[in-house]
Amino acid sequence: MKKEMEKIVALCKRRGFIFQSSEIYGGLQGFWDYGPLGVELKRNVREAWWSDMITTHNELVAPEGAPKPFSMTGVETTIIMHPSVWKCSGHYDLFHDFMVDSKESKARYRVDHVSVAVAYASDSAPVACETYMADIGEEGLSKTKRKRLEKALAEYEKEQGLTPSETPQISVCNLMEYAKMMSEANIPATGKLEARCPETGGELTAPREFNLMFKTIIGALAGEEGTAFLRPETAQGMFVNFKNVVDSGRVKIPFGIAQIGKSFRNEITPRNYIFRSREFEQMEMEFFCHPDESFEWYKYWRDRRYNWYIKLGIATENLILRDHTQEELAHYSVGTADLEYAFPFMEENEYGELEGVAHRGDFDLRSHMEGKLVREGDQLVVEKNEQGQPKYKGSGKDLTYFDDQTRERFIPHVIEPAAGADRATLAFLCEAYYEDEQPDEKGEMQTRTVMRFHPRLAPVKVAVFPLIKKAGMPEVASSIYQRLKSAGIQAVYDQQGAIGRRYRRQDEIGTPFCLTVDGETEQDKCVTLRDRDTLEQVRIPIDDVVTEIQKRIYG
RNA sequence: GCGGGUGUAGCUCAGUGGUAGAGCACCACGUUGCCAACGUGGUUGUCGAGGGUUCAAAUCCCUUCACCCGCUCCA
Repeated sequence: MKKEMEKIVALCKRRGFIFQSSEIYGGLQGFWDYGPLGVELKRNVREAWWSDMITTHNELVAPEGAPKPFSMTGVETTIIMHPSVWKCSGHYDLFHDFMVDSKESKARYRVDHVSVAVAYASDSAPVACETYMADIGEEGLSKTKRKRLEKALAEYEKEQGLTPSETPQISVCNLMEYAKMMSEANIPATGKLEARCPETGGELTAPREFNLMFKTIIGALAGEEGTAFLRPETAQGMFVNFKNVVDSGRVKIPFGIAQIGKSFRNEITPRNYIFRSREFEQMEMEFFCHPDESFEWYKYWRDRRYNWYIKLGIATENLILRDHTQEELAHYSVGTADLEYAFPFMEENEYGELEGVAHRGDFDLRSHMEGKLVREGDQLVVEKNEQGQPKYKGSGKDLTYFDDQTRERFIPHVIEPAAGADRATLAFLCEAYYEDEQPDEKGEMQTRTVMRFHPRLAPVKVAVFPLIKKAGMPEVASSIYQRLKSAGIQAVYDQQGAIGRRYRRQDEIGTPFCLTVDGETEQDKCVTLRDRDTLEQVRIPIDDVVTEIQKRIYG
């Protein structure tokens, strides 16, 4: 890991931001706890998001840049939902990955990433196969591999006394389809028909399943019927409650439903500190609008979400808004942009995803009406099973929306800004970390570690110190501390050690303001307010302390 | 899951079979009194966990867990 990231991780542990889960038992991979300061920081991140989305939103006027006024509302839905939700959403099928390992090189491949070219003889029996990486495309089948196939064909046809076909019959499928095809045709995949490692030609393991959704069981008796999943995203909670919210909430399209909550994914390799963990928190919002206006809203939310991070202190050079290419787009999406941050653990010019803003069309509501959808050309149609029935049946409920002004009935389109609360918290931690040089009392330059959190996000807003531990200063300081606490401001009191040391302690946890009671306080009823970033000191009356701090935090 | 590295005090680390250490941190007292490490004294460890070899293990062996790097995967 990069040096700077190591320092951030060490500071987070030392000062009580983030701990490994179950650490006394050796820890648990992919799970993290927030400590006394971390919990405050993350609460502030959530609060900034919820406040922006819901609390301070005024549905009577269009915010700057918005096409028109709109309503915003929240929900909190369960982590375990009806299994059909995940079947119709596509997660059930999509989150089962089959993988093979190369026994020699130890490389692992997703079965659908490996292409298999199968040569068929003129009696249409499969004779030999060669593998190559699917992403290389047609050229992946090198001249050597093609020659080998042709040679195997010629030998077979000669042995069987067949007339060789003019052009050798070679068809391509992926490793999964190949394994399935061979087992259905009851042909042992051995010898020349054995699919081998596309890169080394070594032996491969059989396809093995990796399930990315956490399974659990409902009810005390274990059984297939009771199998349920921990949600891999919070979004489905909003979709399945769309009708409830419309019917009860007096909201009219366009409007959004927001939710903050835990999600779970059984990541194969959780890594990069809390960036990819198995239990994580999402801040998601589903915005329902008329199809004709959807692209305008998509652009609006993309820009608005970008600005949210900037306003909370992320530097513009560390945050990028990247539109997905056509190939990257998920099956449901007609447009997606990622908000990505230059995390210190990434390479130069590489970014890690903080949030995806996706135009999901009518995919979600339609899936929950009709059943799991699949792309067919440029259409989404209900996926069918062998009997021609829907593979996974939808709810059958009418999730269309009736606009009583225009007398139009339609399935709303959805714009989804989906942010990771832990990732945002990590980005704010990384962005805040800073080392500068400040003179000590002898005038020598010393390295100062300072977390330059936006005051709204800082876990502690203000620290109160008596300059010295006597002459009545602790009493005055503790009464100021009490005032701040009573006003609901996150504050700490510290009388331990030299004043400079106390300032540095607060710098390291990112406290934006320090108040110091000194010898003159008794006469002038004022204290010194010291700013974390500029180190400027101003004297303010004790009676103004609460309002001054509030003004500096919330502007 | 695979390969390589790492794991000793709150932190950074020393300690290659023989009484667990240093610096910083932390606590107390004193001193100073608006930008950290001045004096005196003090606290701190199942040496990641479990098992084995040995008279004796932080040290050698086995198993296991976690972290880091690479592959793989991914929001």
